[in-house]
Amino acid sequence: MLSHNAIQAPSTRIHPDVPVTRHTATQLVPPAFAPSQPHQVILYASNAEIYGQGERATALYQVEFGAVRVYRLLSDGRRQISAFHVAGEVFGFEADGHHHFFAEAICNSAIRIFRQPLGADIARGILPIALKALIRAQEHLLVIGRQNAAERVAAFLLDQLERQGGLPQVELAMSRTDIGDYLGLTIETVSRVFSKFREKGYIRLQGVRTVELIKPEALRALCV
Amino acid sequence: MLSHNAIQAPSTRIHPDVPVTRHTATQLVPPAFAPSQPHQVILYASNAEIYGQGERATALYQVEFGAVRVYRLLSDGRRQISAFHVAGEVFGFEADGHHHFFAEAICNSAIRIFRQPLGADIARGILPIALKALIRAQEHLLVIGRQNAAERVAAFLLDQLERQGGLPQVELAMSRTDIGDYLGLTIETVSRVFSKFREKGYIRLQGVRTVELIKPEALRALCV
DNA sequence: GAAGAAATTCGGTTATATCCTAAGGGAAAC
DNA sequence: GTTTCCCTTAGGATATAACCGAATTTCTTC
Repeated sequence: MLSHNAIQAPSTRIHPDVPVTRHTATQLVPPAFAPSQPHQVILYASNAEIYGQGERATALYQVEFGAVRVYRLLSDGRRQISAFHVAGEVFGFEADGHHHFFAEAICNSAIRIFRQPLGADIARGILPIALKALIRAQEHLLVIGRQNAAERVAAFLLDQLERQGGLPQVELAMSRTDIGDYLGLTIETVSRVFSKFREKGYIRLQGVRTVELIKPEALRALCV
Repeated sequence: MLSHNAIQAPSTRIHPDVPVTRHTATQLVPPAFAPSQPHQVILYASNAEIYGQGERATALYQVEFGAVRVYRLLSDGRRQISAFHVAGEVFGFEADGHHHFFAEAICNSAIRIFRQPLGADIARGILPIALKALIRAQEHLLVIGRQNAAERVAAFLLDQLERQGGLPQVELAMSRTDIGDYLGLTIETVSRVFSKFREKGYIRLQGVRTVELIKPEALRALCV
């Protein structure tokens, strides 16, 4: 009964059991470039579900463009986003053939889906990606387990900066609610920290979704 | 400046650069059962460091007996334990050849060390283990990101119960400080929740490290 | 461009967990 | 058996972020 931004349920879910119609999306690209490795790119509308907790996990996913949130829910609607994924990143790993999380498109997104079973050579290629995801998750544990609100938001902004190649102009694909649910904070707290950083001259806000990091070193000093 | 249980540094570290002498341990078992796959079992004393953040990662580790904590530190000493490992479990995965975390023996422990490079077949065997670790970490994010103190401790106790095969008598290898740093709480809060669970009849404490889960279903109802 | 809806920001109050201090208990050392 | 030290428990004050309500801004839709 602590933290919130309560959310009823995966909202845009339509047909949980039928992958083909599970999304409000249209096919974009011919399904396969090689017969032996059938994979297709599917468009997902904003907030469309890509997969849901409990479903059988039969594929891997790669973001072509757009952004994805992977999250888990408590029964009362509390949500924890464990990761965001942007263009190029692979997600959807599962250990036992079932999804333990939900995945949704944050904005209109194209997702490439790999359905072939994992041979040894493919496993070798996937392992480093999975290990990187593991390290990211464990580092995120430090952020939400031991850092205060300002430190968490600073870490988040720096992470976004890094992912967008270092240009100080950072485009946020996600809402304040998403950021809060990623950082284990409420939207009010996230908003307050943004305002505080603005007042201190660390960032400049051009619209709600565009953040210019003026003093990244100040943010970096915060969360070391 | 929020949460604590501050710890200066990996305390028992002796020779950071010399793996063989890095621990206060003695060799236990002949180094290899197969010449092509040299691996050895090393004894670590309680609180001895197994590896440290920044060191080159050249091996995988498996707990023979005892228990291990894997953690990360902030510069002011705040610590987040990302995982505990008990007999049979494998840890020490790294993505880029360097350790991003510290690993220490919680109690006197024996660790089997695998040094051979990862071939495709081995990668395939390791992948499911890494994926399981990834899911654990992401599920733990939900616990410390969105659950309150009582829910966190309940989740921890149930996790320990499951790991020890379901016998209601749970032996805790770790101190209250370790539990706090795993759950993102202070030791006072952990202790208070233990007391509250005892008063409610959920658990019985036989000594500090032995917890009998009398009503696991009550704990389960707490953290769903 | 106007109206409506949604998302974000702001202000004030409250609750939870930290912080600080101190007492109690067990294990190890003498 | 006694002492010492460390871990744990306990109590009370404080602070941080949640909670609640509302104003403002932004985005959609017409």
